[in-house]
Amino acid sequence: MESCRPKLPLVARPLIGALEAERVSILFKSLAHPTRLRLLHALIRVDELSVGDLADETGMTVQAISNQLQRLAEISVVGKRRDGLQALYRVIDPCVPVLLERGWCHIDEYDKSGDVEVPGGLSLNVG
Amino acid sequence: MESCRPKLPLVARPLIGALEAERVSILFKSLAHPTRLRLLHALIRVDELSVGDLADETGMTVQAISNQLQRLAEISVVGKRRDGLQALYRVIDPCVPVLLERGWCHIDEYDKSGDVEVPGGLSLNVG
DNA sequence: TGACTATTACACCGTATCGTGTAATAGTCA
DNA sequence: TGACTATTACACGATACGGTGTAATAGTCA
Repeated sequence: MESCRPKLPLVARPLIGALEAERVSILFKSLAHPTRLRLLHALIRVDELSVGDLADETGMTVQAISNQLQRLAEISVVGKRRDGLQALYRVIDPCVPVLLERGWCHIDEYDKSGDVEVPGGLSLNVG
Repeated sequence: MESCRPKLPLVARPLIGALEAERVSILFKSLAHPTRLRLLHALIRVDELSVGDLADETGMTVQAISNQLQRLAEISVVGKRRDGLQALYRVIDPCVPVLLERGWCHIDEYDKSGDVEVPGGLSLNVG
């Protein structure tokens, strides 16, 4: 799983077309949800985990986890193999760890900004 | 606008918490839409553009552009300044160009996969 | 000031998404 | 085979998002 490398710098590329943007956005959508981010980080940390393991780690139901893993598998972000009773998942897209690392460092940088609005309207003080 | 740098590798970090994941997902949400990706790439290419310019470049209405820019400004991905009649926007988050570059190279790698399903159910042949 | 342009605010409707609950399937072990 | 566990399939209700249309605001120029 070698890391992905950009071909041309962004400024040297013509404006991204609607179809390319569509495809890139599909990848970012997979990272645009807290549950999926936690699943992906768990899989990056431990390399391979079952649905049940992931449900335990995140404190969510196995159905919810299975749903999200299915989404991630559809776009080849994660891969699946069976081992007896369990279905074991792992991250197979080499871009994803890089993107998660970069996205995470974004909030490391901006932690000083204080708090963040979450959908419920609750103000979460981070730090 | 110096690039953001990760502190610890992902595997060395404890599992990302719900609140951190919430904050990271907010950033990825901003990248998880074709229109916003095109706006951001246009701004990265030319550094600073007005709402009207962006509407022309993308072929969308100024209201739609304004809405998206507002979203991006709320989370400090883009910044705004006025110059006479026009409102000029630019990318101020240093992580965003890096993320876009990495996300884009993902589809460069997987272009051979052929076509992509878009919400309308239309099959788009890319390449 | 008044006509005009560029941008924004806001409500609306169609659509997608998330987590849950129930039911079904795949596999193990006795 | 039959009891049991782990996972998946599917429909449902609540919620969030995107683009549009209309109205309002900020700024320019005569």
